[in-house]
Amino acid sequence: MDTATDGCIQFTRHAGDVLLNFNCLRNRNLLTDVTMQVDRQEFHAHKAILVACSGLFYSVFMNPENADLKAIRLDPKINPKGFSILLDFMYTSCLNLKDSLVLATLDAAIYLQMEHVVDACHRFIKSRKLSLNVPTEEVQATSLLRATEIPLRSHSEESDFRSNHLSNSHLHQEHRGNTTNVFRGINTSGSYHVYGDLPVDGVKTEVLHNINTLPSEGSLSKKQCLEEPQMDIALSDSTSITSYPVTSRPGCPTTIIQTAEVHRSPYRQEENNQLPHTRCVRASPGFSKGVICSPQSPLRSDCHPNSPTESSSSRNATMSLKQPSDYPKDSRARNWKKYKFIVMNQSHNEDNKDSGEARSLSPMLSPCRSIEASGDSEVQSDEGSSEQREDLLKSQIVDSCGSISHCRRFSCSCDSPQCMDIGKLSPDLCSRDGSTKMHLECSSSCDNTTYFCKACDFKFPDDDSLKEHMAQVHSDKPYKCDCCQAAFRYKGNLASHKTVHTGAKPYHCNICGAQFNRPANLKTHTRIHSGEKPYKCDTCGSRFVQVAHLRAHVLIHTGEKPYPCEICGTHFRHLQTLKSHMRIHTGEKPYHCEKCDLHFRHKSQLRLHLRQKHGAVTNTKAQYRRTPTSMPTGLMKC
DNA sequence: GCCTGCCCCGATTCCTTA
DNA sequence: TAAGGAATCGGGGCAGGC
Repeated sequence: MDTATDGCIQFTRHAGDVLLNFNCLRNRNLLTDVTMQVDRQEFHAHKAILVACSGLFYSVFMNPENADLKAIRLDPKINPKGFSILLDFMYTSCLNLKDSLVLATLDAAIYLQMEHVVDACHRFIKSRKLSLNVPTEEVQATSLLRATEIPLRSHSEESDFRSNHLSNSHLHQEHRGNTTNVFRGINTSGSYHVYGDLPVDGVKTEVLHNINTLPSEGSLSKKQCLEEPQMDIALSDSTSITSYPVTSRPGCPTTIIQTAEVHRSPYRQEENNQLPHTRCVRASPGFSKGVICSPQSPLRSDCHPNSPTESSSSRNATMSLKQPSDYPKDSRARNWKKYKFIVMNQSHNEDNKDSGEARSLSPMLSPCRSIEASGDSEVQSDEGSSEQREDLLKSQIVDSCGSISHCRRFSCSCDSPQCMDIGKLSPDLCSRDGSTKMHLECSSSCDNTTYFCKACDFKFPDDDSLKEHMAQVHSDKPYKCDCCQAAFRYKGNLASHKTVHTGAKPYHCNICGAQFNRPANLKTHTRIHSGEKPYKCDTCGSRFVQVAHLRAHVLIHTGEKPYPCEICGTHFRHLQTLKSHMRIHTGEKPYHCEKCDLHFRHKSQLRLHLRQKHGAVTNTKAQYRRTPTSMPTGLMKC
């Protein structure tokens, strides 16, 4: 967490995690809702991400007429590799620029109206001392000149243009050079960067912007307007085609002109059509672009996202694509990995084999399949260690352990190639049913009608018999209490357990006389007297006797409140706070003053009441210990 | 014996309401 | 503004897992 102001808690990791999640979904072609063809390559993506990152896609997909658009073809002049870099950037926040592809990337970025990427490409080019054919200042001057010459088009005119585009070809000419859609919806704090007409080596500058749908049969038909700076959009049913003027691209006979209102989508301009058309054109020193700003430029409003902006650190960082393995590996990250594994993991085999199957299969509904497939899947390659994998596996089992059948498959240690790998991890994972170390049914390669103990090879007719055998002969918890039959895996736990049924507390504090049933607890206790606080908060320097206290403390800095109230949705940082809060919903007031027959929901309330009304000195726990009942019928002592 | 999670306590602060 | 309610957070102890 970076800030916590006025109750707004910002989780800095959240956005990254969400994006990472989206990228995983994209890589597995899950929930992608649009297919883009660039040249001969197809890319799957989520419209939401595209809209959030690209002004061009914003213009396309925010059009209600394109609500069902599922496949589009981009300008074939766009380099697929450059587009791929941009698509990766959308999903990773990392722009992987290469000398050999930077121009292609720049071209694609301009085409997609990703201004900050264009900016980054320019800096990259400058840093690598790559030269452009035309001095940028010259380009800028040309752009600015055009900008001042191009009249503004009202929203209604644009609407008319769009609606009549197909039938009124002259409007194409009218729009020639008018890039009213350029950077629409992209705003960077009220200023606009104009990347005008930079002839790029290796990129043909002929204006040809096509976005066509992919015909359902898979063969691509292309609609082209060779002269007009426009893109064509054909809906998938090929019955409705809408065209838009598009952004200027290298070589386009147009440049960019923007006013205050063009921050917005053309489909929202009616909300803001009273906004005065103010325009300020000025040169941007030291860079090959013009800056057109509007003093009344609204902030990015409505639902339109900000154009992805580099972080300050990224500007100084090496431009390299950050891999998932680079993400933090702290405990919280491990939790995230568990989630990611459970929810999203599917083997790349599935990806490779049949994407349709991957779509149809829900990982959550097929935990066994997910786990089995994980042997060579993302978790292993991406997350790496077997420890992490085991953690994930454990969490999977814990989550699904309500059904033993889930656990059986994970516990299977047969030689089947499908489950052999998992079988190595299975022991001890499922102690609830005592079925670990059993050779149980697994997927198709095993005989799921036979139950036999792998430890002694005894066969049993059913699962219950096998479990009974395991409990009696091969129990994972061989240490049993003579009094209550409680079983423990470790001898020490049994010993501790016995001290609790006997009540024996043989370990005494030499200072205060406190008694404990374990030396470890006594050791922790002695820190109170010694003042030893070995656990330090790295953020504020506070020190704690117990690490658990430190963990609870750091939540203050991270802003995390992991305990939500399922009734009202309020989140709390501490479980105890949630429990106290729940009394509001249950009506429970367990703290009772017998003298005045008042009930209190919180102990501190009773304590304060006792002090103020009865003059009680309540400095011992026994005086106001909570009643065991949950309803306000407690027997609190005043 | 250590680690860890959980439970609970108690002082304090913050918020709401009359 | 005072009173009451609610939330915060440091702290101590217990007990299972390893």
